[in-house]
Amino acid sequence: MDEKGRTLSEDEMDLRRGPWTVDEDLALINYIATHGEGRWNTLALSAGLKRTGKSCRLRWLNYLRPDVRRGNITLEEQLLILELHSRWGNRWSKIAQYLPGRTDNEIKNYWRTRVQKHAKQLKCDVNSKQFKDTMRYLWMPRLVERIQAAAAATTAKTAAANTTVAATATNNAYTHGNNLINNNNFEVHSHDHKMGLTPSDFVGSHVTKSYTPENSNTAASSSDSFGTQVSTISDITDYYGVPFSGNNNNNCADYYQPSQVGYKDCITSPSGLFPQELDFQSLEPNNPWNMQSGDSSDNFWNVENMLFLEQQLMNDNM
DNA sequence: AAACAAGCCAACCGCCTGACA
DNA sequence: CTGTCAGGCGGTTGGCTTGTT
Repeated sequence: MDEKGRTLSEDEMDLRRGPWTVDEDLALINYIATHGEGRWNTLALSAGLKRTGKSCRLRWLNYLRPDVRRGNITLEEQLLILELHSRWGNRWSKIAQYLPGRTDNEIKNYWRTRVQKHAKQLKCDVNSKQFKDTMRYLWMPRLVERIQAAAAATTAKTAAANTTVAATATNNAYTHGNNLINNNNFEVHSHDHKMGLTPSDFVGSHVTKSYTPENSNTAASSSDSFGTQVSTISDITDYYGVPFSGNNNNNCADYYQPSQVGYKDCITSPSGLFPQELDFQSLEPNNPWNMQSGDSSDNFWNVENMLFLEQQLMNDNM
């Protein structure tokens, strides 16, 4: 009996909570590789996991799925998040559809930890017109500038030394967003079809290459389904392709620890440009609006694609 | 070196919706 | 029509990591 007098089933009493262990992850991965996703409560039982179906679903979608991209949010992704959020607000899952491999949870965390922080530092509400204007007329143009600069640098570099296979794959997958249709790995709402732009337009395909820090921003070609490509995994490193250090308290959080490059480094604010009474430089001693150290080497979309997206979104509103 | 604060993110919670009996 | 269930969503929190004093 619980405190409310309900009779708990044995399963309810045994349910585990908190961080997932390696063994649990392996059980979930292997079960889904064999039987596929869906029917999460049944799946949890059948896989021998003492977790709720919800918990299994969340773990799979946000962490274990082979196409989950981890690591830094790129400048292009930041720009896209700002743009889409300005349109749709906190529709995280909808926004996530346009960021291949990113989860709604990750985008939500990015928004809350980075964007809202800046709103706070500017002493305005994140939903205020003032802050939205800051984003649209200051932050986003700066991001575009940075993206252009990075793209130019990349082009020069590429011309000098032939691109690697990975770079080629990335370009093929992402730089022709409006033309590229491969296996659709996303649910697409009718609303999205209306504007002639679907999430799959920006997605190479199922990304099945194991995640490593080195390939974190490259898409890999893949087979059609998870089930056909994964045999039973007994070692988590087989799945992630990186050593598992196992020295973490929660025993699962460091399959891969993304580098902690601060996103604050990717945001800039030239003093004197903002028309309102906002003194960016005085707000932050270390001037986190300075983008100089931002890492933008991994361009998922070039500027033309971004402008295309902008155009499509404008059409959507007409 | 220790204590504290802030940043960050995985995981949980409650609510909502749609499918189905 | 109603109840149940599964799945999805956005908000919130707990705890680990990192930075600062």
